Amino acid sequence: MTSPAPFEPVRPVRLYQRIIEQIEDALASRTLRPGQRLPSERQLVAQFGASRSTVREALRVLESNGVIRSRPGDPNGPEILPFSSQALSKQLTRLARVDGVDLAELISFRMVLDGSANMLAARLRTDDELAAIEATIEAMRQTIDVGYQQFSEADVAFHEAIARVSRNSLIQVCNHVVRGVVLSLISDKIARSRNSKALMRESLRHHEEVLEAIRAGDGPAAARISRRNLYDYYAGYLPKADREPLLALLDPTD
Amino acid sequence: MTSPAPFEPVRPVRLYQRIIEQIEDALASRTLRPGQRLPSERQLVAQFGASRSTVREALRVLESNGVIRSRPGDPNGPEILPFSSQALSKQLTRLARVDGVDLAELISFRMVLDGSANMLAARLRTDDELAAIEATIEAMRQTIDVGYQQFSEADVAFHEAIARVSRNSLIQVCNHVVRGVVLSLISDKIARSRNSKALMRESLRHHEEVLEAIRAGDGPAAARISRRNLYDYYAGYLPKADREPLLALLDPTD
DNA sequence: CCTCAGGAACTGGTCTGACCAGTGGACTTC
DNA sequence: GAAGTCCACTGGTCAGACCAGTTCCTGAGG
Repeated sequence: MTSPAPFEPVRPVRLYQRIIEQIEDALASRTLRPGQRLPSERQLVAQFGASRSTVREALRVLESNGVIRSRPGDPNGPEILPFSSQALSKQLTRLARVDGVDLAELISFRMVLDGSANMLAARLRTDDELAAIEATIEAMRQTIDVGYQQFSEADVAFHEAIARVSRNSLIQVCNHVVRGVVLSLISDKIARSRNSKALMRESLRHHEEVLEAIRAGDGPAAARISRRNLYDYYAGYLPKADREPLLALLDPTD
Repeated sequence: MTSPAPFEPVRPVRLYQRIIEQIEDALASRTLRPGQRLPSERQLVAQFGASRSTVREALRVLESNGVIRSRPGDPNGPEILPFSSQALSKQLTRLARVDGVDLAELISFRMVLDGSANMLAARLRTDDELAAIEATIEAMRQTIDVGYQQFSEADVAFHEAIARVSRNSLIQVCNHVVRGVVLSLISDKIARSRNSKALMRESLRHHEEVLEAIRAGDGPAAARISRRNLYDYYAGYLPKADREPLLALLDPTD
């Protein structure tokens, strides 16, 4: 039962890795906080006792991870950034684009996240929050004659309002990220067809159904309806064989 | 309603960014594939017309993102890696550890993910897969007298089996990552108390309940039970005020 | 007093060239 | 054919230089 050879390969510790670790540790222990500045590269060279190349390699990694941002000419040094979903988004996008997580999984994931967000929203909402959500629906209704771009923006605002009410920023971030990835994957197919008013009207109706469930405080209904809507909206982009796992997220009492 | 200024700040394009883009594009277009090798750094210098420092900074970023791996002395050059969830996991961990997503949100997220995974598993499982899940439960039963460490390993195996059956690697990855983060956050409080056999037995009973629902193919029940179990398991670590949003994921018909 | 041009004194981005400790393969030697 | 040596090459690190750009101080001119 115990693992036969729990040995890990001993990889050589590289200097720039050590520098990254030290900076990340300082962040985790709140010694460094977002908004603060790191010393300039040349100062870091002195502090770490490494060459500038090495320090720079560490900084580039941190920058690509969204931890800091360097700007040329800024005498204050690299800025420590607050978390943004950008880095997370980048990884998820890469996962989808380069490594072939298929569209069905992404949509399935969205159905899970969005459904849960709506259930939480239905059960946790205050009257003020309900009003805020209704306002975004009204915005959708008004932009339906303006154009797809504007309609889509109002759509995003709706989902963001829901996510806020659901009191869970993780669901919010993941849902937002996955939504972006899905859209980028089907953007070529979506471009022309989505401009039709009929489809926008259908989308609006879907959103109104969810709103109704949220207004009624009926969590399971909100989850069920939103999942069904997502399925209706996206299933057309999937080959039939890929739809089965999605169907498992729909229907019966849940 | 239209966005007032949809302009993005023009950031200077850095050379190493261009190199990263070129390599990532080659990956996305399948010109480069996992398992293949990149030219050596000095060859890349010639191909890109940039200095070695610049090329190296690009390679370090790619390496930190889990795209490639460089080994000193390897005459074949950097290796292009298949996707691993490591990079994604890193970002989620950072989100949680450094940027103060609180424990309640993490647990809530786990309830959502685990519940959904169990629902999918209940509905999609084959008989073989059911047998595999039953085997991990049997392993838990046998390790309960051995020690917490072994029991915990069997526990992980159970959840991994479920995730596999759910046919969704995204849920799998996220759930696994979040589980790790949660455990690391409460590890100080968990250390002593969890060693008790009574608690392990309770955990085993919880898992058996979920298994029963999966065996019966009852998706909603599997989701409901697993969420309830997670709540029972973790709520004790939360202040009472933080439990309310979690309760919204439980109870009635859902 | 305020304004504004000029100029240090920095910043990060890039380049060159060098050295080192390893690796792997070819080449010699037995 | 096997064993040992050697060399070309790898990535990791270093030192030093230059450039374009920012910030800020300073001093001249209003």
